[in-house]
Amino acid sequence: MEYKFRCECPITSALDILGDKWILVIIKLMLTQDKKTFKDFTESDEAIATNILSSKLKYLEEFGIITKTQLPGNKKTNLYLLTEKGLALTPIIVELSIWSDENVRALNKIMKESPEIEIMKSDKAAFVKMLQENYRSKTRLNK
Amino acid sequence: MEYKFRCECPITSALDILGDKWILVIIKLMLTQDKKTFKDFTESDEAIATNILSSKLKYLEEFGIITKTQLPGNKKTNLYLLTEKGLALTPIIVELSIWSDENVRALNKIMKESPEIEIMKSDKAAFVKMLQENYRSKTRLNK
DNA sequence: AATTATTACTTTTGTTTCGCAAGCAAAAAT
DNA sequence: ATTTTTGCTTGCGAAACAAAAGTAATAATT
Repeated sequence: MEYKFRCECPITSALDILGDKWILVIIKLMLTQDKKTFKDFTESDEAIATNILSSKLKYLEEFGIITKTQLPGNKKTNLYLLTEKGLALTPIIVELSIWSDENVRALNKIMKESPEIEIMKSDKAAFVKMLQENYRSKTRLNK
Repeated sequence: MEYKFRCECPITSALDILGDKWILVIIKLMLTQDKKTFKDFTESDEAIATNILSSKLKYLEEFGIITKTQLPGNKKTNLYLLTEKGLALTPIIVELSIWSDENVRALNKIMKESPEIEIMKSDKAAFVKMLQENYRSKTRLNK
């Protein structure tokens, strides 16, 4: 498969893939809220339109960021799971959360509290690792 | 000014602001390539359309992520500079660079080398701080 | 002072993407 | 056998994107 990038810059190339709000929202939903089926995503607070969600899930699968499987004995329900490549985005999700807590809270009056923010800030690497291990253990158990 | 957010989630709220490729590309150009004028941005490899660039710069200013000033004795050329709120996005830029080096390089054959990647990975926090201090010192000198 | 070049956009236009709402078909549930 | 659910697709209008050309103020040059 041939991918087209805007230029040679690594950061711009990453943004050619990730620079779409729904892409990172979906990853966040999978990583921190254990969403894994199409219905799970459609029922999230974000209210993603079904045509948008469908196309973004295909796109993420195409880039190897998520996989699409089915439950044994259930042909209908698809399970969308983060790959290691997808889990490698955890640090970005964590940094977005920290930035938001410090810079967006004043603008979004209804933004919910983040009790885990102090733990995140004190040891980002540990928090990232914990999220990733948590996710791995949950998706292994579901196999 | 009243901002409209998609929901209460901090991460989704951050993405309501940042989840646009050009937003982060512009910040990257300012932080790592010292771009600060409209012409600087239009001459970047990314080749951002001028109407898009203009509207994104206004938007970043509106959110307090950048400021727009002029050189003394020069009414024409505007200087766009990152605010502290904008500089607080440095960890996200660094994480994008690391993710890209590990996950995108295989897809973008023309992606250029990142000699600084090993330094980034070995001490992210130090690298972030160095980028930020570098930026601050350069923009103070320009005042 | 007059003229030319540059900069920072705006405008026009066509294309693409978004998102709402409804529809569809296969599979699961009853 | 029938109904419900799930995972989408489709149609359509609105919004955003982007190319290309245009504009006006300012700076530079003559």
